[in-house]
Amino acid sequence: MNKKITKFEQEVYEACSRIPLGRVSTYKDIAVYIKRPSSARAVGNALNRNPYAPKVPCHRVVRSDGSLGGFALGSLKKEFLLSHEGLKILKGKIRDFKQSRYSFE
DNA sequence: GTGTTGACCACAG
DNA sequence: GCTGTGGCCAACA
Repeated sequence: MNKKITKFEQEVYEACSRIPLGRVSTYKDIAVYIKRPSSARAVGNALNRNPYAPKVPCHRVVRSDGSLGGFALGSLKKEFLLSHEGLKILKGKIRDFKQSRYSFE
C-alpha cells in the first residue's frame, strides 16, 4: 500500500494538500517551501506522475504568472475545478491571481 | 553513468 | 504582447 517515493515528492504532495480551498499556489512557491527554490520543474514533474492523484488538490497549483500551466487530466478539468472553488478564470489565467495566491508559512 | 524529457522560471529581443 | 534561449531539478530509458 505504501508507495515508495522520494522525500522530494512527499514534500510536494504535502504542500499541495496545505493549500486551502479557494486559493492557489505556484510551482515556484512549493519549490521554495520544500527547500528547492530552483526546482519548480521537478515539482511539476512530481505532480504529473501524481501517485496521490485524488488525494491531493494538485489543480490548485498554477504557474508563476497565474496561468494554469498543465494538468494530467486535462487543462480544461483544472480550469473547471478552480472555477468551482470560487476562483475566476480569465483567458486561461487566474483573475486576481495575486490575491488568490496562497503562501506557505 | 549518460542523455532525454517534463504540469517550470527568468531574461533578452 | 509573444517567441526564443539558458538554466534548474528529479525521474526514466
